[in-house]
Amino acid sequence: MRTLVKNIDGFLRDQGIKASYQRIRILDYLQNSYEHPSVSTIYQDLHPHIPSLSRATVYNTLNLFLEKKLVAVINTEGVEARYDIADPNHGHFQCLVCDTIFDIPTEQSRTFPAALDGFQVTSSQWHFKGVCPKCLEAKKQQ
Amino acid sequence: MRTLVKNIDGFLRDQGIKASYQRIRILDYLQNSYEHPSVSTIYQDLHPHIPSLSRATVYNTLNLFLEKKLVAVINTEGVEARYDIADPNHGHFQCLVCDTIFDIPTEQSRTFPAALDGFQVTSSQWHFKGVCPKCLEAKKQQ
DNA sequence: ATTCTTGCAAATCATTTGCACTTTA
DNA sequence: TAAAGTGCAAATGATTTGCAAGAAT
Repeated sequence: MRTLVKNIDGFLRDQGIKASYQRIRILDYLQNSYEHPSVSTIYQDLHPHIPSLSRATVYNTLNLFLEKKLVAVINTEGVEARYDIADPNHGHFQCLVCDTIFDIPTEQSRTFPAALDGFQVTSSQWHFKGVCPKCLEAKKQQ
Repeated sequence: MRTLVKNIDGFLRDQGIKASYQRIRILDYLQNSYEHPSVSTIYQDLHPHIPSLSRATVYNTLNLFLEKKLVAVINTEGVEARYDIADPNHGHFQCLVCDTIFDIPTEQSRTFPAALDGFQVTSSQWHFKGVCPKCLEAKKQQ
């Protein structure tokens, strides 16, 4: 995706997902978030606006979206899983200082290593770790 | 690495790590394991031979090895972390059926995407998921 | 003797589950 | 109204922590 869906309600229905209020709000949140949020983040941001929302629902919804391939989990350094609107054409850089995850476009559609002959590859992730420019700068100031 | 260290005792000392019996056995285990073991696996395999061994020690030791960059965590589908003798020159394929993790040599030393200019990259991982040849074959038999 | 490591049990934290209640189609 | 989704609280499971006992230099 990353092309914003305007009619989330209809979009979910097309995916064979019942369009509950919570699901619509969570997908909407994911669409407008560039922060690769964790469950806690989603819950904290949405809970004030949807007081009845429970963590379990956020987990349920994300697991459903995962199954339907609307979102992807990013394998991270750290305990909590982070989620991303599904899009195979980018990698991720995780800053070990501020924990921000950046999208990294990987220009050429990369060809898989020859060693993968005979494997059925359903997804691939390129993941980088290190220090982001902002934190590098901050470190220099000290 | 992946070039086996014969003198683990001295090797650990060179890294500034006190060579306790448990640490030696755990590093030895990792060196001779091609299964990208989890903490449970390591514990289960080693405990019969070292009855006093505790899970906490396995965690402690792995965290120490991580700090010293002797091992790397593989970000996986699934709950438990999986460990690997540190070696930046390969990626991983995780079979979603049997949960085996395969080393995938990535021939060319890949150049990083241009989008990473200004970032300090300390590690990169290329991670694939799907179905391994053996499980594909098994599926066909049905 | 001092310092570091171990092992146990308890604590913590992310995620899942069971079940009664509510919403959606 | 039937079927599916939600919310709560309790359960689970991985990992961490505090601390007393043990090992290494």
